[in-house]
Formats: sequence, structure tokens, C-alpha cells
Amino acid sequence: MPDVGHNGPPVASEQLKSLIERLETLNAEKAEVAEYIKEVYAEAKGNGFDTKAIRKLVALRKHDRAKLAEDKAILELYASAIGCLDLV
Amino acid sequence: MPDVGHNGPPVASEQLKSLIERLETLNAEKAEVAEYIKEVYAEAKGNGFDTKAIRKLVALRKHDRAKLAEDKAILELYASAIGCLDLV
Amino acid sequence: MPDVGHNGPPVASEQLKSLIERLETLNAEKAEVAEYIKEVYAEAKGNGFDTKAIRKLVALRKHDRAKLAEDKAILELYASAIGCLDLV
Amino acid sequence: MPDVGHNGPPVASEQLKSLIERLETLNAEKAEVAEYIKEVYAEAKGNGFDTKAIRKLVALRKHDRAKLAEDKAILELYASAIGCLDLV
DNA sequence: AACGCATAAGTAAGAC
DNA sequence: GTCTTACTTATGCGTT
Repeated sequence: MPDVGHNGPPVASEQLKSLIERLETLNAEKAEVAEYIKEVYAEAKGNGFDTKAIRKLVALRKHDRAKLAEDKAILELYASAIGCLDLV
Repeated sequence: MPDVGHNGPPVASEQLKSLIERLETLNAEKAEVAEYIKEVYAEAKGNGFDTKAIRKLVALRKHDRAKLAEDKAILELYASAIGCLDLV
Repeated sequence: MPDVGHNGPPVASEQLKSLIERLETLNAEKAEVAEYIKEVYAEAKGNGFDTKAIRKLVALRKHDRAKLAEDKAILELYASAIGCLDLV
Repeated sequence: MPDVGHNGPPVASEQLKSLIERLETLNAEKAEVAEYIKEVYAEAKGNGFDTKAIRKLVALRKHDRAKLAEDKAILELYASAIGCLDLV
């Protein structure tokens, strides 16, 4: 009979611990990827590229893609609105 | 006979293209990890946890770690300032 | 006879102008203070101090103060979570 | 005769203390001005202005003296170098 | 004069 | 839906 004498439910405590660990692992992964990105920019700079321009370029391409997705979404919305989704 | 008739060095163009691709891959990975993090918070909320408190806790632990690293850094800075880095 | 023939409300234009002026004045003040800070660091360097170490020290003291506030915040968060805010 | 028996020069310690104090005072002033700036933006928002647009406007006026055309030119150079659109 | 750092601006997400 | 808070990006600054 475990956990006798505790005030709170032990399962919640375990769950919380697990959540924190998962979050910190994921945060570490994210930081690691960010580090890789910095390294790529450093390499670019080492090869004589203008990193500021590259950053701008990457951002522009990202926004372009987002816009494409948006256009596609609204297109499908229109299409569904007139009951001919299959044509898209 | 490659590159005849081009004005700029093609190798730079290839390098740039490669850099862009690597950066976009890494950015996609980062976004994916961020998505996982959101899912964990959603799960936590689904299990009745206070996500605000969890966020605070995670941030606090992160800041604690940062502070430790900072303290260590200033210690080394002081140590080097008095020419006895080996004592650290 | 003011404002006859204008399309937009002139009051908004006046307000906007005032806002911009105030913001630019405040920005100038901020830049001025930043300039003083630079001068203090220059003086420190002139007296043989390691400005990097001083910057680190100042930042550290600032972070310490921030951490105290943060600890207090999470304490209150926990307290409210268990319904006893008055005890804090 | 003060300071007999100390290893380091006490005057440096005093100087350092003074420097730190002056820096922290100036930093506080800077933070205060920053706070005022935030308040002005809050007031602007309260009066129905788009703060993002105002920030942009202020930034533009501040950097009107800069050479944005140069950045634009190098961007276009890179874009044309990789036939930008083909990658999309 | 280029590099890294540190602050500041802008953006996106989450809470109330 | 508004509002703040956290994160990301960008610019400028000091240093080497």
C-alpha cells in the first residue's frame, strides 16, 4: 500500500515530474537546433557571404510559402463554398 | 565545359543554394520541436495541470541554470584578472 | 475656418503628431542616458578597470534582483494554487 | 592612516564601488525612460492608434539617414544569383 | 575593420 | 477579444 501518509495524490506529482522532464528535453533539443543554425550562418560568413542578406532571403521565402499556403486554403474554402472541392 | 558564359562565379551560387536549403531544413526541425512542446502543454492542461505554473517553473529552472553558468563565468573572469586561473 | 476640404479628422492627425514628438523626445533622452553610461565605462577603462568584468558584475546584480522578484512570483503562484494566498 | 593591512589598493575598491553605483543609477534612469515610452504607446493604443504602425514610423524617421538601398541591392543580387523563385 | 555580444525591436502565443 | 508575456530576430557597440 504505497503513499500512505501523503496529503496529495502521488500520481499527480509523478505526472508533473514527467511533464517537466519532457519539456526540458524538448527545450534542449530546440536550443540545439538553434545552435546548428548559428553554426551554418557562421560558416556562411566564413565563406564571405553577407549573413544579414541570407537571413532576409530565408525569411522572405518562408513568408512566400506561408502566403502560398494561405492562398491555397482560401481557394479550398471558396471551392467548398460552391460545393466543388474535388476540382481543386 | 561548365560555366562558360556566366558572369558570376557559379560555385558561390551553389554554395548559397546549399546554405539556404540547410537553413530551411533546420528551421523546419525547430518548428517541429516547438510543435511538440505545445502538445505537451496541451496534454498537461488536459490532465488538469495549471500550465501557467508549469511554464513559470520551467522558466525558473532555466534561469537558475543560467545563473549558475553566469556565476561561474564571473568567477573565471575575476580569476583571470588576478592571474590565477588555475585555482578555479 | 479650419479643416474644410480635408478627408480625415484633423484631430487624429494632431494627436499623432504629438505622439511622435513625445516618443522622439523620450528616445533622445534614452540615447543621452546611454551616452552617459558609455562615458562611465570609458572612464573606468581609463582608470585601468576591466570593463568586461564590470559589465558582467552589473548584469549579475541585475539578474539577482530579477531572480528575487521571480521567486516571489512563483511563491505567490503556488500559494494561490493551493488557495492560501493570505499566508504569503 | 587608513587601510593599513589590506592586500589590495583600497582606492581601487572605492572607485569600483562608485562606478557600479553610477552605472546602476544610470541604468535605472534608462529603464524609467523606457517605461515612459511604453506608457505613451499604451496611451496611443487607448486612443485607437495602431502602435505597430507608429513604431514603424518612428523607426523610419530615425533611420531615414541610412542607406537602405544598399541592402536592397545586395538582396536582389543574391536572389538573381540563385534564380530564387525556382527553389520554391 | 571584422567579429561577437548585448541590447532593442518585432512577432507570436497564451491568459483573462 | 484584448492584453500581456515570452521568444525570435536585428541592429548597434565595443573589442581585437
